[in-house]
Amino acid sequence: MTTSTRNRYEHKHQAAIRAAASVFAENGYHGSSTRDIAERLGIKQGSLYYYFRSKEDALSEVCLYGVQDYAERMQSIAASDQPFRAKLTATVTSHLTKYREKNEALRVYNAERLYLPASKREKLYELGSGYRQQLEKIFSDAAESGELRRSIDCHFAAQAVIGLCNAWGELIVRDPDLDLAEVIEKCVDLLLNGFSKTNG
Amino acid sequence: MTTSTRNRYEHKHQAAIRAAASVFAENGYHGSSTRDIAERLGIKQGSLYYYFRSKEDALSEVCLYGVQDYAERMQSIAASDQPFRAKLTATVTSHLTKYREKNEALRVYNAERLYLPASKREKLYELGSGYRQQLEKIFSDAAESGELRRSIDCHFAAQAVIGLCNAWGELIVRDPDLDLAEVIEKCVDLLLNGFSKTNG
DNA sequence: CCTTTTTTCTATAGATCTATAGATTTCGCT
DNA sequence: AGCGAAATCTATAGATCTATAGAAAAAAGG
Repeated sequence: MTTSTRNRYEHKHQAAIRAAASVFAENGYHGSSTRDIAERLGIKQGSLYYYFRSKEDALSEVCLYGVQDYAERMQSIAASDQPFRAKLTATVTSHLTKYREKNEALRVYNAERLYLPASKREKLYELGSGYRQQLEKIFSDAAESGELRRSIDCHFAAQAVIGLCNAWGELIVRDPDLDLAEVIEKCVDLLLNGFSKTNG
Repeated sequence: MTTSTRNRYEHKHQAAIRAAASVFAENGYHGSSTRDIAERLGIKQGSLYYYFRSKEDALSEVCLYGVQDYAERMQSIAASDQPFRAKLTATVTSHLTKYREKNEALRVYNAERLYLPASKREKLYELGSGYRQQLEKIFSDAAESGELRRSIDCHFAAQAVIGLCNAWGELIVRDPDLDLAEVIEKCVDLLLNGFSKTNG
């Protein structure tokens, strides 16, 4: 197998993953057929199996693709030398921007990964868990350096950030008129100061 | 048709809705078969159609059942004469307690309602929208009475509360060891004060 | 241009799913 | 007990879906 052959294969393989992501995001994993995916890719149903061993494998690859650069992005934010507020803003911005860019794979990861058997979820769990731990570390570092109160529950905080971003991400996808920058600012403000009067 | 006959029918109809909710919550709408639902109810697949006109109608009824008392509960919280903080706490408590009680129908409403055709979603939209508006009013009243800053975006706030509760609700379902009261307290604290140092 | 490899297509086996029709059982009531 | 109504069952039509096998087309490479 020549290099150009492998490149060509990988290129279309990626296109197949994106097609699957798009279809899964629209109809859910169980609501999508391999025919739907193949059609979006412009090939016939049977030919799809040249790129995926099974429909389940397609889901697995979509989820992996969705969570991967997401986790990498968090890695670089966590490693960066910025004050807490900037890191938090970067996290929210990264998360919501991905949704605005219609990162369908990330949505699929969030909504459909539980339909995978445990064995195919291991790697996903690792990545997602890594993401959360990086976020927790951002919080614990900030608590230690005095930027946040010490009593903070970093696990709760990280899950809350992720949950809030996912929720607003979905709203952003459904309403293209929403002003992304505004939502980001409000999310960060909520996470820092809450709604109460004594702040901001 | 006698009264007891109708009662009996309605009773089992409700049981059918709960069975469907349970199955849909576990496998998703498209991942569930009418056979699965019937089995959980202890009848044969074909007999299920004595209680539902179609699988889609079953989903519709599950969603309605899920969001209904939820919306009613919010109605009574919004109408009550309590300070803002108490109303917020009641809202979060109501929401998360429903999840802890394994209100599968509410989870199905959240996750699967978009698979219904628009016509069957109207009533659901009305109820969900009513819920949100009540919540928005709680915020705008509090802003007016000075309990919150005036600049607050009530729509953002309401969506954030709902999103946060849904996210933590799912985590609560998946981890039965989580301390409900603790999560409620932390959610309310986040919504009021954020994570920043200057508060609490 | 001809051979080999890669890619796609067609056709289909085998499973499963929804919804319906008609038979059968169970129940309510007198 | 026995009649009418309600509830459930069996069986099946008709559609669809996944995955595979083998033929055909397209591309690569000398």
